[in-house]
Amino acid sequence: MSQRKGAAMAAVTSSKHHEDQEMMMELRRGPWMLEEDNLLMNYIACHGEGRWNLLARCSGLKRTGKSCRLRWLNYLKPDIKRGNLTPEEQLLILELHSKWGNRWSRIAQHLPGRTDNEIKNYWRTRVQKQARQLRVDANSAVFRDAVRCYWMPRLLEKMAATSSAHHHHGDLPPPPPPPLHPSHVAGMASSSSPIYGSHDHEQDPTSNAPAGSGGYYQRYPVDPSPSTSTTSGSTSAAALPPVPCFSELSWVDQYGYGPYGYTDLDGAGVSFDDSAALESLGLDGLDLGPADSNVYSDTTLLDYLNSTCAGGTMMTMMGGGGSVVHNSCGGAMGGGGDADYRPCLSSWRTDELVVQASSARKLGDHQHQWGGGGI
DNA sequence: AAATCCGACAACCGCATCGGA
DNA sequence: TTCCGATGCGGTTGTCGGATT
Repeated sequence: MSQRKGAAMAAVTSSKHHEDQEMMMELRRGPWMLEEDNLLMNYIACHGEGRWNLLARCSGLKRTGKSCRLRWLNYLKPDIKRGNLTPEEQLLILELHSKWGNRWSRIAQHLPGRTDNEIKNYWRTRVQKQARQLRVDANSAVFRDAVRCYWMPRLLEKMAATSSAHHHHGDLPPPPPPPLHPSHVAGMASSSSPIYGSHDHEQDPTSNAPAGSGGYYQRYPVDPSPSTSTTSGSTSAAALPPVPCFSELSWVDQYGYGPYGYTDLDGAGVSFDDSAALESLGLDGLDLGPADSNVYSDTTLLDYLNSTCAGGTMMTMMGGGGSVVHNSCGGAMGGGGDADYRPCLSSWRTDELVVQASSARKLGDHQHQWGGGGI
C-alpha cells in the first residue's frame, strides 16, 4: 500500500514530502535481516516500545511502523517463549477458545510468552486441520465435543506422562505451586456451567487470580493423600453441582487410556454415527455397537476420571467455580464456568501410569493412532 | 536424486478502535 | 462533534524446510 501510494505522489515538491516519498519507495518487505533486528532492538532499548511510526522513521529502518511493531511483539521481545506449545498450553488454548472464540490476543494474555499470532497459527494448523478431517466445522458442537472428550483428556495424560518422565529421570521438577487465594477456594462449586457449554464471553476467567501468580494455568504439586487434601476437603462431592454426563465409548487409545467418548453439550449423550468422520479421525476401529445404539449410556465424569486418570492428573477448579468432581485419590476435577483451571500434576502413582502405558503399547496395531506429536 | 506435497510460522493486509487536536 | 493518525486485532498469504512419492 505504501509503495503504491508513494508512486502516486510524484508531484510532491516539499522537501519533507520528498523525503517521505523516498522513504516509502524504499520500504522493505518480507523477512527481517539480522541488521534490522538489531536496529529495532537498539532503538527500543533506548526509547522504549510504542510510537511505532515514529520509531520506523527515526530508527533507520525502512519498514512501516506496523511491521516494526509486529516484529517486536511476535519475535524480538525478550519474554517471547520459543518452542512447541506444551500440553498445558494446548489445553488452555482449547479451553479459552471454547469460551471466547477467535479472540487470539485475549487468549494470548493468559499464555505468558506466547503471542496471539502463534496461538492463531496453532489453531489453524493443528486444530482446524482435525476439524477438516472430521468434515465438521471447528466451531460445531460435535467438534467441540471431540475436543473436550478426546483431546483434553489426552493432553492431561501427556501432562501426566511428562510429569512422570521428570519423576523417573530426575529432570527439573515442575515449578512450585502458585500461591492460592482464599477466593479461589471460596468460589469453587459456585457454578454449574459445563466445561464446554455456553459461557459468559466477557468475564475473564483469571479475574480472581492472585496478583503476581505468573499466569493462571500452571502446574503445581498436589498432596496425594485424600485425607489431607485441602482442595478436596472444601468441596465434598455431595455439595457439588451436577456433574456433566459423559457418554462412554468402549475404546482405549494407544497408550491404554480410556474409554473416551463424546457427549453433547447438555450432557444427555450424543449420537455419533458418521462412520466416515470416525474413519478420518482414525476411530474407524471403534466398536460402536449396534447401529441403533450409538447413544451410549451416560456415566459420570467422575467415573471417567477414575478409569482414565491413573490418579496422577487432576484439574482443580478455582475462582469462578463450576462443576467439580473428585477423583479417587482426593483431587478435584472440574469443568465449566468462568473458572480458574489449574491442572494439577503430581508424581504420585506415576508408576502405575507407566505400567499402563507400557502394557498398552504392547497391544499392537489394532489400537488406533491419533497421529504423532499432539494435536 | 528430483519433484511434489504439506506443515509450520513469519509477515502482510484491511478493518476496527482509541485518543488527541 | 468531527477528523485523523496511531495502534491493535484477526484473517490471510508467502516462504521455507522436512516428509513423501
